[in-house]
This record gives sequence, structure tokens and C-alpha cells, in this order.
Amino acid sequence: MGIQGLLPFLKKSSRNIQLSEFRGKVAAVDVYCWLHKGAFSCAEKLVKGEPTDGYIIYVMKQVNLLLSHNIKPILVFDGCHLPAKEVTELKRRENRVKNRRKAKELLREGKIKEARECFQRCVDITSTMAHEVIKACRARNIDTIVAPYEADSQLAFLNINGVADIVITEDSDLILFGCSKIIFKMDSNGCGVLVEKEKLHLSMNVPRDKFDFTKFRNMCILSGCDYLPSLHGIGLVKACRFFIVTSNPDVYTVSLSKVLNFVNM
DNA sequence: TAAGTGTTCACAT
DNA sequence: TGAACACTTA
Ligand SMILES: [Mn+2]
Repeated sequence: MGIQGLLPFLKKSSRNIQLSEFRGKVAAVDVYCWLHKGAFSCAEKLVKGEPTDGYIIYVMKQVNLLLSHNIKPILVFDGCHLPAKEVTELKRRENRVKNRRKAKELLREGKIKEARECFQRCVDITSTMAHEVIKACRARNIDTIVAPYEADSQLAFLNINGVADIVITEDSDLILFGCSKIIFKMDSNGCGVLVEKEKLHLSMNVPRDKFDFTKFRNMCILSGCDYLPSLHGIGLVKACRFFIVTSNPDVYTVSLSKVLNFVNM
């Protein structure tokens, strides 16, 4: 998911940071990342439908970490499923059902450890869970937003319009949505990796004035993204080579034969 | 060297 | 919600 291999590709646009660098800033958080991580701590209970607040504790721990650095969080939740990702969603559901069956089977055989692994593979983040976290946030006066669809575009909106100085996520798509500063891989020590829009040209190996963000976004789309089937055999490197030499930045009107010719296929 | 595929990992004791 | 890693393929 996201753009395959984009983060390693953008190494020259990234640097390690400490949360303390962002004292006084506002951060829009892709909170489903935290929900998924937090759900690991209580996977078995969640799958069995037993009450647990493990995932709430985890999210709040992360929130408190931001607060301790005087960073104001805005938690953004995913809303409706995007129709374009229905196939992905169905596959995931199928996988969850499979692992759930396997987990119960292993449990009957007394293989506790193996069962636990399967439980972790079939946790689903429900809107009820999201609501529990929202309630916990309200109790502490933490801002929350539920996006119409994926959180991605909502997070970008907050960042682009200056409501949030930074975005915290694990999803490389946020770069394409035009965010200026994104923190990936934030850990409980307050460390993370910052990717900046202003530094994207460094990874493309072009001077700043020759960098075109639309071109960059279309390069990523050409390499393959979540919303449509992608061309086999074309990844980021070939897409990048193509977009460096082409003057037409529009991926939809450039002729396919030109692309295929260029990447030698 | 690049891209595709399948597997593992994220929590926390 | 996703990425990283190991391995295969061309
Ligand atoms: Mn995304």
C-alpha cells in the first residue's frame, strides 16, 4: 500500500529528528496507524469481543508524548471506505476470516503461542474502537476529526492550509498529497524520520528550480499506486527516468508507447 | 540493478 | 493503517 518503495527512494529528502525540534507546533496525526499498532497489544481480546482498553492506552501514550514536547495534536480518523480500494478491503477481510479460523483451531490444540500470532493477523479496527478513542480524547480536550473517506487528504488539507505544521503518519501517500513536513516512524522515544516537500528535488537528482511537484506526483502514479491497476515492470526508478526527460508532466495524456519505448520494454 | 512476490512486523511481557 | 525484509525473476 502507499507507493511501493517511496520512503527509501526519498532518502536524500529525509533526516532523523527528535520531537523536541517541534516544540510549540501543531501536528495532524494519521491516528489509524496508532490504532493498528495499539491493537497488537490486545489482539486476542479484540477478536474474541472481550472488553479491552489496550489500544486506547497506546494511542493516549503517543498523544501524551506529543503533549510532553509541547506539540498540539489533532487526531484525524479514517471515515468511509474508498470505493477505489474495495478489492483490497475484501482481500483483507478474507484474510482476517482465515486467520480467525486458524487461531481458534490452534487454541483447541493448545498451541497458545501460534494462536496469538493468528489473532494478531485478524484484528479489525472498527468504528466503535475509533469512537472509544475519540471519547477518551474529548475527555482530555484533544482535537479530533473524522475524515469523509481516507484520512490522507484531510491530513494534507490541514497541513497545506497551515492549520497543522506537521503531519505524523506511516503512509508514504501523504507526500503525494502535498504535505510540507511529514514525520514517519515516530517511536516512543520521540524519534522519527522527517520528509520535507522542499527537499524532494534532492532525491530526483534535479536542481530545485527544475523540480515540478506535479511531475513528481505523476511519476509516483506511473510507478503504481493503490487506486488503479499499475503497469507491470515499471517501478519508481524507471518512472523517474522517464519523467526527468519528458516535457509533458501529464501522465494521462503522454502516449503509452512513448513510456514503454523509453523504459526499454 | 530494478521490480515483483511472499513473509514478517508493529505491542509488550 | 501500512513498511521492511528476503528471495526470485528478467
Ligand atoms: Mn494512503
